[in-house]
Amino acid sequence: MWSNHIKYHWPMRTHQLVLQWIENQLSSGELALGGRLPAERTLAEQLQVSRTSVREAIRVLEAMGVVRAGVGSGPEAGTVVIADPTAALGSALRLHVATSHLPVADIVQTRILLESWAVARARTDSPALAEAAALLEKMEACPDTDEFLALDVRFHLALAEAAGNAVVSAMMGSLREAIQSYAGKLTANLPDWDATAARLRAEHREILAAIHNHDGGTAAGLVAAHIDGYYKEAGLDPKDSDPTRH
Amino acid sequence: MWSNHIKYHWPMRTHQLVLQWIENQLSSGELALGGRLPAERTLAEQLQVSRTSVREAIRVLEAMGVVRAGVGSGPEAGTVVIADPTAALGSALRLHVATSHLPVADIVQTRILLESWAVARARTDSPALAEAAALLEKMEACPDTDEFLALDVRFHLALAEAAGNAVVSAMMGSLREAIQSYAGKLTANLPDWDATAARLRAEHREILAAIHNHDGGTAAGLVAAHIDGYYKEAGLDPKDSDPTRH
DNA sequence: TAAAGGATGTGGTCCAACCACATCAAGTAC
DNA sequence: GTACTTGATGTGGTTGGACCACATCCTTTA
Repeated sequence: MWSNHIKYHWPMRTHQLVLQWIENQLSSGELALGGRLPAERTLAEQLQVSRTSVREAIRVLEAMGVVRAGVGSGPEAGTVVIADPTAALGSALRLHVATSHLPVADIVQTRILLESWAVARARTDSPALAEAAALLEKMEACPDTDEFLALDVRFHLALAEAAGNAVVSAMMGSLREAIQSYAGKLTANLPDWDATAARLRAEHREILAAIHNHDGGTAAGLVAAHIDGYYKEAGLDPKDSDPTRH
Repeated sequence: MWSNHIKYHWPMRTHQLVLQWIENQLSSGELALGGRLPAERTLAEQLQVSRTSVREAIRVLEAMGVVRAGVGSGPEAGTVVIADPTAALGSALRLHVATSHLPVADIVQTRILLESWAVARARTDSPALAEAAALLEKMEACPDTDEFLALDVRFHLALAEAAGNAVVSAMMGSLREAIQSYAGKLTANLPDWDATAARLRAEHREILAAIHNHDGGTAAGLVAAHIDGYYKEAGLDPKDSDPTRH
């Protein structure tokens, strides 16, 4: 149900009714990935609400990574269903970090626990692992910091994907995205980027080797230390990040 | 950065500029939890945009669990900053489940891994654990299924809180919320609710006992089996849910 | 002094107008 | 018949105005 965060009053607001209608269309399969919603004006007429309310609902769905809007006519026009949970989760987390409600240290700790779990589960026959290896090659040859970091993001996401859980992959991406601006500041803090980059590369190789050796325990430990070490070196003291302590 | 999901065109849309402004206010501390945004009309004037664009931005922030809106005047009026990441994450996940992009089985598996991690980390001196115990008492005396399930939600959330990671707690809540409608159907599938409830209660007691005995490993195993068993009994075959396999 | 009415400021909803865009169809010229 | 130009069409994007309901506060009246 759509939370309107209104105290005392219970009735659904108009844009929420629209959201509800659209969600029902998705749940029932009437609307699917790649499919197109009715035009705003048409939908407003159908649902007997104003176009403004329809637009408000669509703004929400855009932020949730469920639709994208396109002007003009033709295949790119109108409101089309997409699948981008990472953007949605990332925006939500980022905003709650901005309000200081969710601590950055908790974001990092969560990322470590999820990624450790994922590498322990990575399937050696997954295409994502082949991609990870290719990305590692690119990183070896990469002198540019920003490009290196972009490849690093993709490397880690590929590792998450190899575990075959789409929710964990989406969350992994969102956690990293939520503290992207912090990451930039942290990189600037690093005393010796070249030494760090060399270390990161070596650690990536070790993680990948452990996965290929079917040694999930070692892979998990390595990835935890890898992430932990990066943030520590950059000056952020993450919470106790050993994912296997129990 | 706010994704507009528009292909080819790069400029920020007006409501996104408003979102950016508000996010900056939050990041800088000018706006904090419990604080009030300028009135819509005022903000529209300040930012030199139309009130409609301001409202669109606020709709997004509401869905992200960052603000709530109130009519009238007085302390409850206007747009106030709140902290409800669970609602935001839950809505996002729910929509992506609705599009079939995120499989329910992955949601359940993720919940198991997070909750196992949390109970292994639960601090025995956390007030949340005392609350969990109190909730358990209430569940013992509870004959009503819906009320039992509501208490069950709170019990599990209390366990998550005892680990002291706000991100994990928010995710835990959102994962459960995302498949709430499934849960209702699953409960209806159960062959013998009374037997199931009795089993759940017993398992809750064992989990709590393991936590108090500082036996995180056992607690994690128990909670995984507990959640796994529930969904299996109800007819959903979750993915391999052993959180400690590596 | 207490109650009623009006003012004020807030968000909620609707409407109309206009814009930019991306195609498609019809008309014209070669 | 083909290629180019122009206008039409349907799409989302933005603005501004009108009116409503609500929640208080202030002023007037009894």
